[in-house]
Parts: sequence; structure tokens; C-alpha cells
Amino acid sequence: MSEYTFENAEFKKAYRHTTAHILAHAVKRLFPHAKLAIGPAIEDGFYYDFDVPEPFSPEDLERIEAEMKNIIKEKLPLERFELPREKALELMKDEPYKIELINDLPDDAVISFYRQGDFTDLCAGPHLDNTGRVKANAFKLTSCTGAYWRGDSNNKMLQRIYGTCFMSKAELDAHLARIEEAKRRDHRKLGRELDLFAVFEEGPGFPFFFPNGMVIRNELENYWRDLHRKRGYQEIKTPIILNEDLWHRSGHWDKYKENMYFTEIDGDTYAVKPMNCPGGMLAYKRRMWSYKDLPLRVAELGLVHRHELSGALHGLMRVRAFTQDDAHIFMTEDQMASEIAGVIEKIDSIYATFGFSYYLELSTCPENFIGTPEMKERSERVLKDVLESMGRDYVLNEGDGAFYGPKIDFHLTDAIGRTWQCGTIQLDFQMPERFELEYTGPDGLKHRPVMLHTAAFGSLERFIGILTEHFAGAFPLWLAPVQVIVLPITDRSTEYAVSVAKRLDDAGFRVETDTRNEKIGFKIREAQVRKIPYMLVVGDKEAEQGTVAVRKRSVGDVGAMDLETFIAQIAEEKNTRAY
RNA sequence: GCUACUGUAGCUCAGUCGGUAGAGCAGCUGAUUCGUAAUCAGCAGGUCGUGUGUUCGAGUCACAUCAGUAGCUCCA
Repeated sequence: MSEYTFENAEFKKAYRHTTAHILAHAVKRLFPHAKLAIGPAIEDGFYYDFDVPEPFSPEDLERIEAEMKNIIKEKLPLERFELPREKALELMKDEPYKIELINDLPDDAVISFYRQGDFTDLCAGPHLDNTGRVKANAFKLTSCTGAYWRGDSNNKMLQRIYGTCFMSKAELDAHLARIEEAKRRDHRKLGRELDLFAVFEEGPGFPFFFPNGMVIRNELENYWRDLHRKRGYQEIKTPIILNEDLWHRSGHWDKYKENMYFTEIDGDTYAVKPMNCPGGMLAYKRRMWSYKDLPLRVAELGLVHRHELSGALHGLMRVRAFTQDDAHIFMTEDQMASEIAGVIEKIDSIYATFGFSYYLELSTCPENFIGTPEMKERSERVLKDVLESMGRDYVLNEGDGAFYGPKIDFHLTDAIGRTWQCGTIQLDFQMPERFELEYTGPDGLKHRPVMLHTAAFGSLERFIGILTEHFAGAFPLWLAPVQVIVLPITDRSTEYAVSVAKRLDDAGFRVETDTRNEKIGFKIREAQVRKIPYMLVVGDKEAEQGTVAVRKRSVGDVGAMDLETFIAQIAEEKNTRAY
């Protein structure tokens, strides 16, 4: 290790991993019967999983933290040693999870341990050379939760202690401050404060949108329609409820039933759609298509329902009813690469409009893939080739694709750094096969198209949730529920204020006038709290001169100007969708 | 679904040892006509998530249940 700072990723990992060992050491001292599982370094810190008869209480965490500080003070050297398999198993004979890990190691694996004082852990390392190197005032145990052994919900649930750690108290404090800031921009809180949306106890996972939230939603839909029309997409709408046969044919009955809602109509079983594609298949099959019609780009804002586990629900980010901005592309195999590249470029341009940062993930076909091995190979190849030819970095996620094919996902980051899958591009050779989709080729024969399932927002709900946190509720002008508010100083100026608002309304802006009998400071404060982009203060002076005193949400007072000048400026801002 | 925690007015929260509910903001009424982030006064607002139990008595204790929060699992 050349540098002992967090700039060095290796060192950072070793530092945090060593802190995890100190945590395990402390737990072993205070709870000798705790069994050790695993404890890696993670983003911002570390965790360690333990099998204990009773979950840890907040008081336990405090005691553990104090004991960790003792271990740091003791400046225990860490020493690495290796053992042959039998000796390793003998050493770990009281640690069933470690034995399982050792048994899973390949025959030729080096089995290494790290010892600090009376604590020894199976570990590949690397580590710091001494527990005294960890800063006692720059770490904090943050929470304790349940976590399944090896991440499998069929396994026993262990107790996971999370901690965060840095190299100085200042960095730790800065990190804790970031978490506080994230709480301030939580979309559930802002959604309530700005009267955008809410989820009630009467409908867990089924969000309500209020007038302010609907403005944002409608603006997003307008933007989406505009963009797709320009890119050669046609829009359709398919039903929310369709009969059982369709879901058997699509494969959802076999692969997705536990996530679906059902109902009965005239004695027959119907399903509430969890995805839009089967309806899209029927729409395709309504008529004959020529190769000249391909690629056929079809878009749908489709309301889908999925029975998500109750514990997974999270504001607008994870709901049970949501609108997907689905776009299906039917195409020949020759068109695959260019269409996929086109969609990636489209999604890039959409995210650029909001200033989002994101990363790409390529997921290969899962174990329950319904196609042939050749299809799996071919479809995964195409996606990889496109990404590589575009020079895009991506994370590979083996086996995480849809049951009908591999996919590329776009992950956006929320206020506290959690990432959420939004955009997706899924390649599918299967649905066209199952639904026997056809087009007539230049040879006059029937051919099978390939299809792409894509979404840019992913879900309107999730996207609005992320937007809310991204902008901390201060939406750009084009999305803001109220764009301009006119604030008369006394009721002598009410008439002029109303005429200013009328002019703005005629110019196509969402405008309000605050004619209440309140002081100007009070009105400004309230408009600021509502995060309205522009406030126009008008008093006797402005009424006389036909001007407005402009106050901008983000910068404060920007001085008086002619009303028409102001309108020209904000029209430009609105039309370019500046953020 | 699993583990832990939480649930008192529209919002944020207080409520001691079990003795029958309190504040600020928001709302309403009145006064105030004011130049860039909170004018003053008054009024009104709650089956303490729901149910059952313990008790002379439950917001407070127990059990069940619903919802939420964090994480796990899963996922747009």
C-alpha cells in the first residue's frame, strides 16, 4: 500500500474491514456465545453479521461501541497466518458459519486467518497492521437489523450491525450531516409538505396524486409524448384487466403469478396486468405487417399492479400500482443493434434533461429463462456488443434478467445514495414466439420479429420520487406546480397584481396572486417555503411604472424589470427545460 | 414475507410512578395596510392506529392486529 489515505481504495477497504474485525472482537468479548458470520467493508463503512439468541438493543450497540474503543486503545497487532484445511476446521470448530465458508472454498484455496489479541477470524484480508490505527472518534455504529445468512430468505436470519467509519472526526461529522440533509429531501416528506402526493393506510402501496403532483406528472407525460412522437413512436393504450388465457400464453401465469392480482368476471378468471407486454402483443397481432413497417415503435403509458411484499414498499419508489412508460419495438434481427443503440441514446437524452447521474447494468438470462441456450447466447451477445461499440461502461449482473431475456438497466441515485432501477432495455426473442408474431419479408414469406421492451422513466411514480429528492422539491420552472406568484404589498396594489397575473396566465404560465392581508415578508417566506421559482413583488412604485420587482427562489432579489422583459426571460427558461 | 423499532390534533412533537389530553405551526374570526423569509389577539380542533385483556381506573401495562420506518429478500 503506497498511500495511507482513503484516496487509496485498497487502503480504505482494509481500514473499514479492520474496523469490522474490531466490531466482531468487541461483540465476542461482550457476547461470548455470538457466532460469527461475515463482515465486509461497504460504501461509507462496514457491517458484521452475528448469530445471537437475542437481537442487539440500542444500549447493546453503545456498549459494543465503547468496547471497540478499548480494543483500538489496546493497539493490538493484527497478524496473518495460513492453515491447511483440517487445522482451519479445527480452529473454527465452534463457528458453524465459518466452517460452512471453509468447506465451500475450492480445494486449492489458501485458507488465511487474521489474529488480534485473543480474537481470530477467517479472512482473506488485507488489513491494517494494528487496531490502534483506527481512529476511535471517527467511527459510529449506526444500526442493527436482521439479515439472512448468505442473503437467502430460506436461511436463518442473523443480526447485522452496520457502522460507518472515516479517518477523521471531521469526515465522520460531514457524513452524518449528509444523512441529515438527505432526510430533509426525502420525497415522502416533501411530497406531504408541497402537497404533491401521499400514500394512505387505506391503500398501502397505492399512491394518491394531488393537484400539485399532477402538474408535475402531466408535464412529464407531455415531455414524454413529444419526445417519442419525434422519434417515430406510436402511442397505444391497452386494458388493465385481461383474461387468464392471455397470461398462460405469455408465461406470466407460470413465472409471475405470486406477484399478480386476480379477479373474476362472469365466472372466468381475469388478471390485473403486472406488465404491459401481453396486451402489446395482441395489439401487434391485430393486422398483417410488412418488413417495410419495421422497426415498429409502439409506446404506452400503462398502469400495472404488482403485489410487492409489504416490507418492500417505500413511498413512491416502491409501490403496488404504477404507470410504466413502456415502449415496445418490433424489428428484424438486422435492426437489433441500431434500435438498441437508439434507445440508449434516447434514455441518455431524457436523463440529461434533468441532470441525473446514473450507471448501466447488464443482466444476463436467469435460471428460469424460457428460451433455448442458443437464444440466451445470441441475445446476451447483442446487448454486450452494442454497449461496447458505444464505449459504455456497465456492471455485469449474471442471471438477473427477465424470464424472457437479458436486459440493460439504468440505475439512478436518490438523496441518500441508494440507487433505483428506472430505465430498462429488455431484449426478447420469446414473446414473439409464444404469440406467433409475424411480418412478411421481401421474399413474400412470413418471418418472426424480435422485440425490445423498454422504459425510460421506468415508472412515473418512482421517477417523480427521484426527481423530488434530486431537486429537493425545488423543481425547475417547466415542472413547478406554481411557476410565478404575484405578491402585492398592500391592497392598493391588488388591482395591478391581478392584471400582472392575468398577463402571465395569458402567456401560458401557472401563476397565483397572494392578495391576503399579510405583510410582504410573510408572503415571501411562504412562497419560498413552497419553493415557487419566481416571486413578483408589486407595490405603488411598480404599479405606477408598469414594472415588477423580481425575486428568484434560488438567488433572492434580482431587481425590478419591465413585465414583458420578465416574460421573455422565463419563457426561454421554460422552453429549454433548464434545470 | 422476515428481524428490530415506531404509531397522541392537518403537520412537528410533549405527556413523570397507571389517576381520564397539552404546545408550536397550519385552520377559522377580528384588528393591523405594512417594501423582500413568520404582525397581534381570540376561537376551534383528538374514541391517544384498531381490537381484546389486566386494573377501582389504561395514552401509559399485556396480547393480537393494521400501518409506517430501517435493513434483509425481491424489484420499475
